[in-house]
Amino acid sequence: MPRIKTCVEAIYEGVGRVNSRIPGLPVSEVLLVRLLMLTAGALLREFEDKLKPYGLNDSDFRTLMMLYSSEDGTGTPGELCLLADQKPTNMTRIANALAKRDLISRSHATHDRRQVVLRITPAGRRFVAKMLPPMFPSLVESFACFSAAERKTFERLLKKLALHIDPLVDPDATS
Amino acid sequence: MPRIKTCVEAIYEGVGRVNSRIPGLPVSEVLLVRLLMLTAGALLREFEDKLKPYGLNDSDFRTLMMLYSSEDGTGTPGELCLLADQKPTNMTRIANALAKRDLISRSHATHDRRQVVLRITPAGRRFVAKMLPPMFPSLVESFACFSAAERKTFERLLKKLALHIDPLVDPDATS
DNA sequence: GCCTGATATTTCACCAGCGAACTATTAGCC
DNA sequence: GGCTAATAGTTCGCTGGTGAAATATCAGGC
Repeated sequence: MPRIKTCVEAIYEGVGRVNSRIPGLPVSEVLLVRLLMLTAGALLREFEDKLKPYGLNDSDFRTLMMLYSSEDGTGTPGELCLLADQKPTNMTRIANALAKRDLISRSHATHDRRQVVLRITPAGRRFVAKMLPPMFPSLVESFACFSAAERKTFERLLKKLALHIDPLVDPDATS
Repeated sequence: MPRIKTCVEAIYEGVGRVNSRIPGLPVSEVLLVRLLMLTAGALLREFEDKLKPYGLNDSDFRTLMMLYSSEDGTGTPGELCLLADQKPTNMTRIANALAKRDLISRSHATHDRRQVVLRITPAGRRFVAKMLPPMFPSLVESFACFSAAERKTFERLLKKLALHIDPLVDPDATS
């Protein structure tokens, strides 16, 4: 009994009926935004199921990966908030969780003692190197329905959309 | 200082560096899934900002809209869970919240007394008719970067992806 | 009619994430 | 040097969402 298919059908039918009652509904946009959120939510759940055995959620994982992939393996909470799309409050919790498992270390910056420097530990690097490869197959499978061309197109459109809504979300932005 | 742009760049750079350390990384898939989640998250935040003045979050809103757009304005919690992609636990909370504001009513089904029937009230219909149109412009603006053709393509690919991952998310599904 | 198992919903205890307020430090200005 | 404003992190209290257990009802075999 497929969950997502039911939702997709409900979205299309619902939008159709709403449109007949409230003219002016931007049908195309509603469909896009609902499909986008539904799909992203499903992929997130699937991914976090895979992460669960390692005791991580997606935010923790993203933060760890940002440190793993940074030039020198370090970053301040503020930087990581920008890179991993997090709020400072949550970054504190994430850093606590990762530090408690010795995947990262905490220290103070010398030039600005307000800043905290998070650094991925050797154990953290080993952890990433070990847990990452097993996640590849299901990720590949998720997008197996796309041809190479479709993948490229989808990526291009997603990127375009992401950059377009950027200033809309944060109104006082000066690109 | 754009948030999303920074994230997009971080994703591309991060994936590049991770790939040079852990060969075999499915680069294309990682980019797609990260862009998808990032974009959906941004759109969700933007949308919930618009909903906040009405005292709703997206889950409440989706549930209310499913009742609004249903044939007879009714539905059971179980049905709504399927249609609105929610867990039963949360649907109880949503129904409580909507019922407290008299946007929906609760009653028992006669043929199966286990079931609860939720029904959108006249006040609920008026509420939807009033709060929906003001949300159209920003939704249209969000997708204004797409041509009609791009919109169609994006919708087609999203739908294809959503239906493809459906059985993957829920393994014991029998389409 | 009664027992067994399945189904619909709710309750409970918990986790993740958020805004607002707080602390510590820095930078600018006189 | 000392006052003010800005910045980096953290703490706190709250909301939204979840899994597991509890409750109530139904369906089937006997």
